Amino acid sequence: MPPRKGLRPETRKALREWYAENGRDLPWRRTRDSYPVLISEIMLQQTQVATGLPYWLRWMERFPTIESLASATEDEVLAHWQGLGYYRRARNLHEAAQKIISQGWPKSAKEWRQLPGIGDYTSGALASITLDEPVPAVDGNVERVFARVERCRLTGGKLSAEAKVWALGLVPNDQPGDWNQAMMELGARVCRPRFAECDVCPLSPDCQSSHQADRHEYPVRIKSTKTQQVERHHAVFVSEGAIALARIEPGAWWEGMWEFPEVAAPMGPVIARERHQVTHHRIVSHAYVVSDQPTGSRMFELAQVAELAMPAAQRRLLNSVLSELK
DNA sequence: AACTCGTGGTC
DNA sequence: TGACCAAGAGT
Repeated sequence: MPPRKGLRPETRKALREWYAENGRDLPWRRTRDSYPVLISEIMLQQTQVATGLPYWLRWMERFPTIESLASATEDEVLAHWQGLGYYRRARNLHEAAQKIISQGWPKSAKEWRQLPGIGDYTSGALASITLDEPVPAVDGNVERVFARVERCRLTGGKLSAEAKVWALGLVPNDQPGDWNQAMMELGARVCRPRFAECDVCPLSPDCQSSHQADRHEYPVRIKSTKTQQVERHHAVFVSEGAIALARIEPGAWWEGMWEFPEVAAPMGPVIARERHQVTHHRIVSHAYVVSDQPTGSRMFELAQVAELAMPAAQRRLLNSVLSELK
């Protein structure tokens, strides 16, 4: 492994100036208040910011403080997370909130790291932003910037480990949170996955891939698994303005949430159909009207259904079913 | 270390 | 359409 050249002081200064001009308009990132930063860090992981923002706004209305989150039930938490995906994150966040209530707010990255759902990235982001601790926050953006700047061809955990060493050597004592956010914003806006705009990049003078034709080949991609097709069938039973739903069993996708009762095989004409994707599975869900209440299901008034946690595809299926039955 | 989790957008 | 991607963590 060749030694890292790192970034010269004038280049680091250029990045901070770039961020001061271009990166400060994220409304949820301007506070040192731990709670909103915690929510945004957890909620927006693996989610497009534009998608996540409305969720964040609604969340902060429903759970404005760490106390309100800690005292909510898990069903309430899931109901307000629904549609975002990665529901385990919501459960971990809920558990973390309860630990924070009993133990107090973490006082270092190491303490943040102990909480469920808080890994290397999130602990670094939270400690640098809310505590001014000079620790790096290495997400996919920073890994990509690192891979291009240093022309590193590692993948997976090895790339991640190298990027963390690199980032640790760069993070300043002065405003480390802004530095980390600058690195991430640079990756999101300039050193983008499919195109690196080297012309406007403040790191360009010290980047080994700058303006090179192969710069988009970093980081090296791992070939993905082929997607499988999955067919699912669901019973629609409506009676006296109520509809039958079943709680999803432990171990299944979306465990603990609610969906139309699943049946093994088609049951007559399809009245609604939705498709969606989970990892490398493409799922097509079909809905059929049945005349008896499926075993294991519960009846809900439509007003109640609005407050249940349902997978996004089941929520869409419900809307199609309701418009079909009108 | 590879695999898994959810979803919506992009090209 | 379909593969790829996005402020990762847990197993």
